[in-house]
Amino acid sequence: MAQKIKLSTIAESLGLSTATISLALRDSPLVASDTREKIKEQARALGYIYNRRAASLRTSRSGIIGVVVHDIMNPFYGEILKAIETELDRNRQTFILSNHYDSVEKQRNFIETLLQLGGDGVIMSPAIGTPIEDVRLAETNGMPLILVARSMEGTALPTYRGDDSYGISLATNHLIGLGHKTIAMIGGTDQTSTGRDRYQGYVNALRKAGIEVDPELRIPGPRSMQGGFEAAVNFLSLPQKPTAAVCWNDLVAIGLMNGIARAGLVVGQDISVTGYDDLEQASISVPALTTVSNQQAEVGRLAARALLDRLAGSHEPDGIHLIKPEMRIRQSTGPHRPRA
Amino acid sequence: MAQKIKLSTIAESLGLSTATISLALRDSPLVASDTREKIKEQARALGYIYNRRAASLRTSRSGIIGVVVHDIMNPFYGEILKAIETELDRNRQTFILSNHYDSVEKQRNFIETLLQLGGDGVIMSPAIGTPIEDVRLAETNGMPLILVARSMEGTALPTYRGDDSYGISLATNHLIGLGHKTIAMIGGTDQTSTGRDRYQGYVNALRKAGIEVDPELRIPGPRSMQGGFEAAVNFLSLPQKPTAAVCWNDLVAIGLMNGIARAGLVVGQDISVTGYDDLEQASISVPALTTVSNQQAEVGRLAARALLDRLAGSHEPDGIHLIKPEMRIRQSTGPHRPRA
DNA sequence: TTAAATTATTAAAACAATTTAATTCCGTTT
DNA sequence: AAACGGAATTAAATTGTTTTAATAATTTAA
Repeated sequence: MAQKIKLSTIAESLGLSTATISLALRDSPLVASDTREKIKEQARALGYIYNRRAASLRTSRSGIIGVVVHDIMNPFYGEILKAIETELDRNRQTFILSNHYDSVEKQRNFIETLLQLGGDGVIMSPAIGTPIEDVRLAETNGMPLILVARSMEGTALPTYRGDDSYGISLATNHLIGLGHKTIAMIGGTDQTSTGRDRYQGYVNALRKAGIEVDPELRIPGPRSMQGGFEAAVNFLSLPQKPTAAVCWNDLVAIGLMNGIARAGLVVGQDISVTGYDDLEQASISVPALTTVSNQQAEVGRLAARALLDRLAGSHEPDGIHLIKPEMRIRQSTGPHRPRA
Repeated sequence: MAQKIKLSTIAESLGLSTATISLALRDSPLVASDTREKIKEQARALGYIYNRRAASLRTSRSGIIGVVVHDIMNPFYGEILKAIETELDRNRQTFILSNHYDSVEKQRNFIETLLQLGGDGVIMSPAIGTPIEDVRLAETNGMPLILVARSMEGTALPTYRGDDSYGISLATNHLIGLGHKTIAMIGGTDQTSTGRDRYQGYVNALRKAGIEVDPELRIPGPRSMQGGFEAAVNFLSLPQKPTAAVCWNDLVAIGLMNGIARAGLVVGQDISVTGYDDLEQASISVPALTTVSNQQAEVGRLAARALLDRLAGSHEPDGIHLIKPEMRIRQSTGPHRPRA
């Protein structure tokens, strides 16, 4: 491997100084345009590669943005990430991605690594139990932070997420409108802000319709397809014989539908099921899933925009920005029929 | 925000030199152990953050490893990535992730960015049509490269992937063994090495069983659930009336099963379907999917190991390492029954 | 007590860019 | 011919760490 090409290599080969080369490559008006072209041409010819770490050592801007979420394999986050990726790409920022799997420690490691690399900012969906110090760590070191999909109590950080309470109440109202009275809520946790909001939306909708809330109809569990699948047994054997289920998300709903189908019941007739998120898969499941679009693309886009704006100096007010979800009615829900 | 804490800040506060501080924090035996402890304590107290770009400017090691695949939202890659993540984490490497969506340009941008950041190595699943120059770009700049999941003709790069030809022949043989004679192959492309290998495995198995290969039974298409779902219409209206389908992967298979179910036929009885990959979802689909485990976790782990070994100086021989897939028989396949 | 050996610390030179203030080189103007 | 002004270029300082060779301090051996 030939020796590294750096500014000084180009400078020597053209009989100029490194200052000129640097200025020229950065399109500074200080250098004459024909010199600039000559320099750019030579840089190309020699296969020059810009050394970002040297540059950022001087400028203290790295062009790196960190993104950390619970699990990138979860399509809900996947869709948010895709939107973030698009927005950051467009502004030629490099992004470093990580899962925290709700481990506060893994999340802190990530923040530390990012600080070491001189990251310009972070977008995160905070792990359950994230201590304020970890957020401060980023802030006191000059790394702005935006929250996405989940919020954190006790901070005024800019946050972008769906209006979960409203969204779940949409789904619950839809079922109530179809005549269902015994409606379970399947999957998820009550340990996150999202969890509490979703449960609240469910409770509110029932109360408003004059239906008593039965805590036994709340079956928490993993937010995965597997989780929904396994919840089916419990769900079907509840003494209250629910005729409908509001699921934490589409994955749980699809898992639950599969579990119900395995038990020989027909979703959309015997049992109504709603999802949440409106993943791509929701429209092609069997039966097609009635769900709530959480506007992932919009949430991700806004979060990325907010960070970019902040880096550019403009300071939109902090606080929680709720994106309004929308109902998507398909075949997994139908009019109430009493269970045998 | 207080001014930045750097080595010299600590040095001054303790009346030592930056050399000693650096050595101590790096656990060098050159510095006395009580001094070392004092220094570490002070670093902690002051909230010192190690500046990796300054360090790597000097050492030319960044601890950054790039990983680029077609689409991280595809669970097949997701499972590979998870294995890579685990292995790299364990060796405290930071990894930068990107999709290329089979855009050669996006992939090259990624390689360039990584070079600019001083990346130590790349693991990639090359985009369709990747030119050798792009690979050379990495190599001539001293950034070793490992291929995963897909190979590239005309290079001797270390490659880790499943034995696709063998894997598909397993699935095809399974169907032949159940008495099926008209077997379609659904989804995917013939433009990648993987694609050609998989088709070859299918052809080989049929030939060996003395079944004529009918090119009309090959329905290429997107490698997604949506793709499988949409292929169902074509599949069901083929004049040859196939009774079984070998699918490109589990996503296509699940999509196809959903499409077939929508048409009122029963998968596992009227039509047999096999998948490929053995994703988590395969075991909980309805019916549970007969598929071939592509050993994603193993593939990812080996690829990461190979890169780490290379970075550590040991040089395992180049070339393609094929990981043997395994059959997983479930309910989506059953004995042949002629179609009405 | 001194020389030699060992241990602990540090000076200073990299690493590759950016950037400000200074300098050089022109052509104009007086 | 000298003075001036503007444009193009550059010298040199700066960024924060690593590392080698040198120095200082301490212990051991003679």
